[in-house]
Amino acid sequence: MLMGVAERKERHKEDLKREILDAAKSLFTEKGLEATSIRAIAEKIEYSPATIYLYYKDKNEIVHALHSEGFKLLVSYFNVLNHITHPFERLKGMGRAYIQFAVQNPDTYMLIFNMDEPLQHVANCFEEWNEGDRAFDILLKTVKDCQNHGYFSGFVPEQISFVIWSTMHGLCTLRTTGHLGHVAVARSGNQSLDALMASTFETFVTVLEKLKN
Amino acid sequence: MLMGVAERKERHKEDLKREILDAAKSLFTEKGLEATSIRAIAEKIEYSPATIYLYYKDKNEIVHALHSEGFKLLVSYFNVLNHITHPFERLKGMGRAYIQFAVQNPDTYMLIFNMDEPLQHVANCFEEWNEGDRAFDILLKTVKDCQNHGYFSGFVPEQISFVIWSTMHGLCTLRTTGHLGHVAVARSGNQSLDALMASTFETFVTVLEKLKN
DNA sequence: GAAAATTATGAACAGTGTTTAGTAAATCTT
DNA sequence: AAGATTTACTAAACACTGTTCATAATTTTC
Repeated sequence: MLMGVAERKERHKEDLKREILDAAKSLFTEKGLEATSIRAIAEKIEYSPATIYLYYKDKNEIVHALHSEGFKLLVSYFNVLNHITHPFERLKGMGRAYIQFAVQNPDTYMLIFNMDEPLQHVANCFEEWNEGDRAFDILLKTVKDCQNHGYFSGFVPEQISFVIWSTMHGLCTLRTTGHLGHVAVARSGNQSLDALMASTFETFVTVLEKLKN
Repeated sequence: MLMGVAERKERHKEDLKREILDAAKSLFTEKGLEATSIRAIAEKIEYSPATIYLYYKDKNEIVHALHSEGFKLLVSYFNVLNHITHPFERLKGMGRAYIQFAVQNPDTYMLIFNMDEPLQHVANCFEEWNEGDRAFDILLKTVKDCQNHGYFSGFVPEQISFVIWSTMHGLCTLRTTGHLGHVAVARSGNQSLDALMASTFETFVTVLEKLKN
């Protein structure tokens, strides 16, 4: 077999994997994870359902691939903050980026953080949530930088990091599930959900700022 | 038909609804929500699958019923705190109770707060999350009481409440999904997950206490 | 007892993820 | 170019799922 042919076929194989993933992602975000079938994905890319199993072992493996891509997307939201030198400003930027990611990609957010199906999958192959590990390391490092600038004095950086992560994750999850909207409707006037999230976040930032000196 | 007979049959009907619910709950917590079938529930109570549909319209209605019971259980965790007169102590107690509920009933916790299937169901019949509304009202009232004792001065009570809710919910969700455990393993020595949650919570309480006077 | 009303079910429908045996096509060898 | 071989694909089936409906069994009423 010629070398160029092998490459072309390999490329075609990668293309089809992409097509499957794109179709799956589109259907997942449209109809939800459980509600989209392999048959629907197959129909969208105009192949037989069985063909999909030549490129992905499982439906789980497809979900897993999307999970992986979602994480890379989240990291890309953080990467625009590298130029911010002041650590607390960078921390604030991370919070805003995290919220923005969750608001703009609610399905991906739930897929990454709150779906239990891929979790068992992730529990088996550890490599995956090392990405989550690295993300936490970035947060932890930023918190320590903040401490060098007088913030969070007297606190254990790991614990402050856990509190921050919890608050951001809770806020984003409550928004994505709709609970925040439900409870907020009557209580916070007629400001939009996004405005409510923003003001809640700003309040949290104010709380954190009180820990300075 | 005799009156006593009608009552007996009515009681039997209620009994069977309970049996179905208990079997469903047991299977859900054991195998997960999506992985337990109507047929499995039917087999567990030794009835035909079709019989279940005489007592519950849907699988969704069963989930919904469990959702409702889960909320009542959460409220029962809060009810033991009524005797605490100091509002901030009561607030701390609520946090601890919330954590305890999530740790002791992880499936119910995810069912109530982070499952998207019953959410659409809930979105249609509004009565349900009024329970969530009332829970938030209790939190809001407690926060206001705290403000009357010098806590959270200068803050909007609704926003402080949202921050508190987010933090607690985020912490419990991260724990239940396993993310907290995964990230914590390497980072926080060999203290148990429960200890880690407790210390994170205490750190959060310390942060809130800094907002006093 | 017979008639009426209730309660339970077997069988079927349309859907799911997944596997396998077999076909069609592209490639390599001669 | 022709035949052999590897590759790419698919139709059909399997064992499931939630759900419905005609039918059967049981219980209540008369």
